[in-house]
Amino acid sequence: MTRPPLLVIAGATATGKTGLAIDVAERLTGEGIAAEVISADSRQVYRGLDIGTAKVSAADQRGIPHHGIDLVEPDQPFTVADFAAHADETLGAIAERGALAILVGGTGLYLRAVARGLPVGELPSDPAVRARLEAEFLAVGLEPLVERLRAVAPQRAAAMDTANPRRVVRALEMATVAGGEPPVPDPRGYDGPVAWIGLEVEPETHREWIAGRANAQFDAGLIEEAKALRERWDPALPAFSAIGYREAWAVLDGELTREAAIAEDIRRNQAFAKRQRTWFRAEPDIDWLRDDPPAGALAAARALAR
RNA sequence: GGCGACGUGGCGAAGAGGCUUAACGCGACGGUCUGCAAAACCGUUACUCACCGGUUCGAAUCCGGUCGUCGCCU
Repeated sequence: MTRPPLLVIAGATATGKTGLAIDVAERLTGEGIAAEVISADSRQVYRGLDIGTAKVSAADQRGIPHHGIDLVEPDQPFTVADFAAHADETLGAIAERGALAILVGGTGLYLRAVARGLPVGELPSDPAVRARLEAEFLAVGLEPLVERLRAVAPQRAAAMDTANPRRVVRALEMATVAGGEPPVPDPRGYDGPVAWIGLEVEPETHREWIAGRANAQFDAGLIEEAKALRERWDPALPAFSAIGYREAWAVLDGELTREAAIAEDIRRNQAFAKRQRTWFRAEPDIDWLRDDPPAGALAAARALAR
């Protein structure tokens, strides 16, 4: 078997996933079962975005090997395909070490891509074509692109959300590169034992946690971190769509008071959590740990390691 | 007690006689998702404009009264 046992920990933002993963890994290690953590978070892959993405500090990692973090500079494009490739490689190495892998994160697509084996890297792609299509969208609008997609890839056009520019551009990119209707490959699945567990928090409590974390991030120097990042990188980079940076810059520019920025940060996180809940709700096989998460997670991990 | 302003959905806020069986923003709720996913996108959310009466073919929009809020004055 080339893939190690995989424990997937899903859940919305600020729900305690990271801490739980490390606790489980530590306990397991204590029982003689090595475990490593792979973060599945689309913003923690960027170096330098530490406070704002609530990235685990080296100290908090407590000696448990961590992956999926600090993979690229903020100006480097990074997509699910890149994440899947990295996870694949990492999983291979973990298997060789005979350890268990814990995949934790709030980026549902990343979780799904690796734990269900979405052949995301096999899809046709060409950055140049994409760039051209994006420019065209900006110049001409969405309609012409949708028309073209309907002509070139009618099935895809009928199945997708044609009101979403990003999706239309990507579909057209695939159709252009593939020279017609590209086949949509089925998920390959995960080549090894997998268990999905999920963390859920009562709405009011969750709100408090989100608010508490936002305040803590600003107290910990989010504004300074954002300032340093902006001095070095283009603020328009996708990496900086991570919640908190825009708000921190607004404080720096005198557009928002620190208090208002925190409120906005909380608001965005709340909305984000909502989307995550929707995504995970549709994900089958998640064992939502409501009573005693640590115990449930540990039990699931032990069962996998057996 | 007098004078003035105001009273539109959970909040903010348009509308100032027919184009409104009431914009928009936020929130809330539901949803989409196979290369930007902390992103992008979609849907639902006031049979009703404080209340009562009147004018008018027609009123959230005009008039009168009542209640309420705020401000100023005594």
